[in-house]
Amino acid sequence: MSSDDARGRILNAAGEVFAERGFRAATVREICRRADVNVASVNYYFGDKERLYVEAFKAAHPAGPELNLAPDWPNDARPEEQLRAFIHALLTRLMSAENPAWKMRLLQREILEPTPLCMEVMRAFFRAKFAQLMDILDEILPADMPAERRHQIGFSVIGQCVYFRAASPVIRMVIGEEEQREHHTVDLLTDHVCGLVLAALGLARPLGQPPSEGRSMHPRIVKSLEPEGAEK
Amino acid sequence: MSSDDARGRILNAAGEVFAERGFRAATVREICRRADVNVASVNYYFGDKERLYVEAFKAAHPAGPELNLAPDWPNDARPEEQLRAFIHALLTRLMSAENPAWKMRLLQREILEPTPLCMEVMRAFFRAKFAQLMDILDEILPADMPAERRHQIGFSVIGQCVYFRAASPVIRMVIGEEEQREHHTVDLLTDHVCGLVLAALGLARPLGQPPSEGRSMHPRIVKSLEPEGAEK
DNA sequence: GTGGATTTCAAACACTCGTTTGATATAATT
DNA sequence: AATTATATCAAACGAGTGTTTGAAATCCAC
Repeated sequence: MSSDDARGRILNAAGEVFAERGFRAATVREICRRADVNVASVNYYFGDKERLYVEAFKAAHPAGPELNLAPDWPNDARPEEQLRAFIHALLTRLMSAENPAWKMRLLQREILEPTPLCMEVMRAFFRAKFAQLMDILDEILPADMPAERRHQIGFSVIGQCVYFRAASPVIRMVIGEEEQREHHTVDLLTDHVCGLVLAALGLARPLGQPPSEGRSMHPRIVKSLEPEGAEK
Repeated sequence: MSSDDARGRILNAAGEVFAERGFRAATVREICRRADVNVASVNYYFGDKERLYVEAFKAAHPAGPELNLAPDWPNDARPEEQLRAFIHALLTRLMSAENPAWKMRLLQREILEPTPLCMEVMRAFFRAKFAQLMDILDEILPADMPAERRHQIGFSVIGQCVYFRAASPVIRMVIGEEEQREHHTVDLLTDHVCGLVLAALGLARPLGQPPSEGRSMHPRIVKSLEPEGAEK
């Protein structure tokens, strides 16, 4: 059918415009202009603007099998390497690589103010992603750690990655364009987030300690690890 | 002047509506309805919608002296406690305490898609906040750590806090309302973020290790700390 | 009170929005 | 080829937008 072509073009243009401007500020007319179709086509194919939004979102973020972040590393890899691969894959997707940038922006908008219509899609999408991360963390964290603590650690991993992307303009304002361009690449941020988390879990050397030092813990910790109550 | 009353009411209502709906989706009419003034008042006091937005933003987030996050703890406190106080204050503000919730939401919108008009205000606001955090971290981190690494750690602290707030709806979808209400309070999240960061810096015990254990580092670290190359 | 500046208001303006319409073009089926 | 279903189009509709207007209402010094 030749219609599928127009329908697909609308879906794609809608994703772009919705991501750029948000649902309300996006106009059907601009979407149709970018898709190179008549204004009435949106209502012909999707009924109204709302249903177009839902379809565009579902098309951009299918909750199906293709959401695997990084299924290409072997399952028998060490958990630390799996975690690193997960973070790297997440940052890669966030920083807009092969996937068009607008898909992540669309997701960001739904995170900030969820549309009731997309809640099921979002839930499926995130639960799957989060479960992937928790599978990795479960192999690292002690078995007796309560679930809510584990979840918090998982969100801390995701939160750092998302922030470096979502708050990118603000970060640039603080540290300058040059430092951001030079030191906030996917690879360097992977090193940073992964190193911080693994160090927090005791699986890597604490941050800021050169490998040459014999001791692997901060000197001050001997004080803070005293039985208790020894303030000074 | 009796006008200051109306002007102030408009400024306040504008902040609320802009935060809820975003600049474009917010309507002057709704702002005036909430402020209980005539529609023309916006143009009378501020000229147009754009200038109203800038003024409302500046009024909500003054870059002046009052942005101190937590100036109430003594400067001679241990850096770890200062860091904890900073995180606690940030989370408190984020989670909408005394400050109306819409102020943080307005800030979130500017983070996600900065308005050119507010860039100077934003820059001043965030640079001051970030400098505060860096002052604390500088006392903890080794002096020879390069600036960009220090900045990354700072953003990791802020990023986690912001994510727990900004992604709150999504987090709720993943772990359920009950766990979020119970375990994502300001105090518990402060414990978590602070504990994770301090552990990563070697200033606290690694996560998931009960204080009863004699050793303070994960057993596996003895392997990963071997000179090098010993994969297995 | 009187006059002049300031503030409020209902009404209207020009414009854009999402959506509808009815005619026309294209494709598929018989 | 004739007929039916499908797809496209320009034009218009009504509702909602930001903004303007000009006349009332209110204030305040004199």
